[in-house]
Amino acid sequence: MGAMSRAEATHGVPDRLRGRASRLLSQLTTRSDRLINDGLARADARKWHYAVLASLQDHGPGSQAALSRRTGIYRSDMVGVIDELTERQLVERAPDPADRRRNLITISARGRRRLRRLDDVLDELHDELLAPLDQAERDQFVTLLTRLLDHHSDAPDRADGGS
Amino acid sequence: MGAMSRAEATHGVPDRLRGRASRLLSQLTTRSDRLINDGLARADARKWHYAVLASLQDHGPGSQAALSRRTGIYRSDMVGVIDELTERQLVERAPDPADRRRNLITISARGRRRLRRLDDVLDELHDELLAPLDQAERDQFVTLLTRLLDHHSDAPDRADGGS
DNA sequence: CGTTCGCCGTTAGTGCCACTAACGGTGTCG
DNA sequence: CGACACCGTTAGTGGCACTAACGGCGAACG
Repeated sequence: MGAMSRAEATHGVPDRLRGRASRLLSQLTTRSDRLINDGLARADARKWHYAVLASLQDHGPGSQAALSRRTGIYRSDMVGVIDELTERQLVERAPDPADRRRNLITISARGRRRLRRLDDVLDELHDELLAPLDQAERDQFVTLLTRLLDHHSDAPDRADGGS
Repeated sequence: MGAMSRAEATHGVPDRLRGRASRLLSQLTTRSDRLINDGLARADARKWHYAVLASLQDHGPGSQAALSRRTGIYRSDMVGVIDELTERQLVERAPDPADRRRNLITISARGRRRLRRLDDVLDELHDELLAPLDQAERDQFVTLLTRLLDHHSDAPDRADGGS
């Protein structure tokens, strides 16, 4: 009981569905992605641009494969992202003299300015995303997400499930 | 404080990225979706099957458009879902005598059995998904997700931002 | 020294999903 | 009757995660 909450927004979505964390995650992420993508598009950027620029700023230059690992963007997709960033002169792509397999990606001054701008944009967007939560709840939310994500990151181990 | 948690899994992902709720959501949802999809695939089902069956069970028969609204599945995609469910004889699709525009979708006995099975499967999968959280935290998590989703559901109104 | 193995960047393509556009068939309202 | 809205359907778009395969290069080993 008491779980009635506001019975208004309920078009007739069964509780079975409404309470499933996986469904809540999917739907919320769809909306979150749209919010963020639209917001970044208005600034002529995409999520991946931010991820790469942030990684370069915080951890220095790196090969495309390294960036791929740092950001979670797939190797195959990284090519295009670097292309776009290069077009906009936010990064530079140069062959690594020390290892001629690699392209060394470096953030430019312009890229740093852009990153600062995108950080502001994202702050605003997240404020909108998390609007209904107070600060303590936002922290709580991020903590829970982080714990879940850590748990499901790679290494499925052979944790349990003897067999 | 204390938010340090295990500093291990950090390959070198910048804090800027790690702490962004939108990113945590995206990544966690990717993993969650994979978990759920794989699990359901093993039972010859998909998320959409469950959504439709649950909606039919809890709210009775309905037109495809109604199901679309109840489940959040797009009208265009609903066709194929009903096709698949019909193939498996989990639902029946019949023209609505009262309104010849409509197809009335009804769940079959077999569909009800299937739904019960899928509920079990999903229970297990969610247990895996939420493994690192205790019951109170799971509830908290679901509550936060629900509040956020409600806030971002449809009707952006003209809340603020005049123009 | 040469062979094997692995990583690197790149291209092409797959599948899922949310979403748009357009169509003909059908009901409703004025 | 005519305008309009809804219904189911088809086709197609774009983003994203992911796979497969390739040639270029480096490192390790015998």
